[in-house]
Amino acid sequence: MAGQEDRPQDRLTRAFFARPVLDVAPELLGCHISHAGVTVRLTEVEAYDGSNDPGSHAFRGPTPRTRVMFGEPGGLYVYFTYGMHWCANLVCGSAGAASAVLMRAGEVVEGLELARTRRPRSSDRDLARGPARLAMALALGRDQNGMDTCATDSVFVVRAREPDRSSRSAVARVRTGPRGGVSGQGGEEGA
DNA sequence: ATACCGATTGGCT
DNA sequence: GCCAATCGGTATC
Repeated sequence: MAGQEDRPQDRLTRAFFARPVLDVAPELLGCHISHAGVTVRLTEVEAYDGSNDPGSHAFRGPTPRTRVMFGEPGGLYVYFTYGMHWCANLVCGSAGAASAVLMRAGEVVEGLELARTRRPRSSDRDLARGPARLAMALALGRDQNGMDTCATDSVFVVRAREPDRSSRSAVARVRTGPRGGVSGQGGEEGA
């Protein structure tokens, strides 16, 4: 099999992200994202379908804040909310689609001590449990908005291990739901 | 220029 | 379970 020979590990490429967000999101479960000395294994993600999704920041068209979402897939969209929290998304679909996957939760698999430093009052279990917590553990904030996870060594996502066919692995339990009502919060994909 | 509100979290009842 | 914290973005006047 002639595969790529020199992949850092199994880093997700732009082509991976450049597909419909509803296809990409489930595949992100179990993947590892690394930044600033900490690696997190994604256990819960949520897809936002750009201009088609009333719940998306991109629903009403591009703005200064959402410009990254309208950019290249593989980009990192980090936004500030509630006056104190940062949350991070991976941009998906073709450029201009403005779809993205919010990283809702994960487990720290590397850089535990560093992560503890960043979230001193948290139990190990909750270090990256929640979108703002995950961003904090990974030190993702204003300065990381717009970074290209496919092109820089600072931030990158590594493919999940081949799912175990025999036993139910983390990737097996995927809850998918199209967003029901405009006000509802459906559209979750988690493990 | 001003007003409303949010893709949340942590602490308290 | 409920609620305050805290401020940038977006819409509106």
